[in-house]
Amino acid sequence: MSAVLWLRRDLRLGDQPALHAAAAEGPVLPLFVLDPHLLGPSGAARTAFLYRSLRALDEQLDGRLVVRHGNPVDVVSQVVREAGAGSVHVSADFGPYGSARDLAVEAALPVPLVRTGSPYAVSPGRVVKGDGSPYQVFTPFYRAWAAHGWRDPQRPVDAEWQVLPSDPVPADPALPIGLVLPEAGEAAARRAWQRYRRSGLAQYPEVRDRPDLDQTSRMSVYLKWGAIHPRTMLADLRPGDEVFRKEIAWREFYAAVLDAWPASARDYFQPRMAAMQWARPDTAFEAWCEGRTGFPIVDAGMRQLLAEGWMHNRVRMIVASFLVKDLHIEWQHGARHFMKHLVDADLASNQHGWQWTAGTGTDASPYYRVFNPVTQGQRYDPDGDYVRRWVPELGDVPGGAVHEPWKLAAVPRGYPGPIVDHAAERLVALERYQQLR
DNA sequence: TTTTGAGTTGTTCGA
DNA sequence: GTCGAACAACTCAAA
Repeated sequence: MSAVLWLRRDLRLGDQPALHAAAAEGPVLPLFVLDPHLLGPSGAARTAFLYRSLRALDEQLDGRLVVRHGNPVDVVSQVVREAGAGSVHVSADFGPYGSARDLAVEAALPVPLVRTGSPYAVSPGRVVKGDGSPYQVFTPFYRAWAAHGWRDPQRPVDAEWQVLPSDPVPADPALPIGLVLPEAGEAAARRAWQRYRRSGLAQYPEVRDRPDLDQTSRMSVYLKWGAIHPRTMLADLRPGDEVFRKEIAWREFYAAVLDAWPASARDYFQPRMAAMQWARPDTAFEAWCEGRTGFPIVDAGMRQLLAEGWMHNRVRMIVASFLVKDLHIEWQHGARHFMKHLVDADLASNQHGWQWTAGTGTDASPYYRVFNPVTQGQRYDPDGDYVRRWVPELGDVPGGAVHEPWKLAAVPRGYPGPIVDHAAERLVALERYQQLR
């Protein structure tokens, strides 16, 4: 009897335990459901990258990927009937929406829904403290996670494929002019990883915080849609690659935290923080979104986000700190903007990264840690190359002077003055945070 | 239950 | 210019 392989955020054929499980039952029908609930809040770059990933997968399958539009509760059952399948195989989804959706699909299906594997080396819920409760602090989680271990990458499976009519993958939405997305698909992901392993990984600890050098792996977009599995990458790491391995572990930590506390996708992990005095997201929020705050490193990051669907991680922290601690706007507004525009947007990493910066999450940054956008720019973009790349109004300002345009003899035309006084707003933030203690 | 050790990513101030 | 202290005690994890 045939089996449906319902793919979601695991768009690959290699190292894919759910495919092994499906292929063991007979011919496999590979299915992807375009769920309006997921596509609705997605920006053009994210949506286009998903479509391209689907086209790449379809090509790998010689045109046999079945794409359908609609609510998975209806669509998956419908496809099971059409295919005469005896089971539906998935890689488990641990997100708040995905896990609820899977329960609903499971309840509606006339056949079993079989979960094999997940997008993580160690699935959420597997690494817990001695008393069975989930970790809230990264370092002990990391030790337990590393000790727990994970299976080796799986060999490719020689599946027999079943064919069914498919909707076409929709055309890409219109992208901002000049936006170039990374190449999508499993083969591109593996090439990117091999290239990075050979030529970038060894330098990762030294250069990872330098947005001007732009030497990070950029594997997040591939991990997001499962074009490569973290286990595949972990298997290639050597003992010296500890810093990089920790970053993969952060992704797993936050997935486990979100799984244990699903409400933390929206609510303050530390509830008392909700009582803080926050500003309404009005014109200052718009200036932040569009990269018009007058703080060069912040504006460069926000413009990179819109132009590229990606932002360097160091700069994500700087712009997040600025929104929460200089503009006093709740992290959820920033998190939503990131989720819309980041091609690599992952709910768990995104929301908890924001909560960390806001000082409201698990293992959060201390409240008195307020990033100074000038100091951060000078330290991590010392020659100003990153700022000039994204803020053309400052293109003629030489070197690190670009981080303080208000100090220049001739203030660059067309570039706004700072919308707030950082030193003053820092004190306001410290005061408000302190009131909640 | 109590105790002890430890905790991603900073900044500012003053000696 | 450099360096250590203060920020402020708190919560978590594990023995």
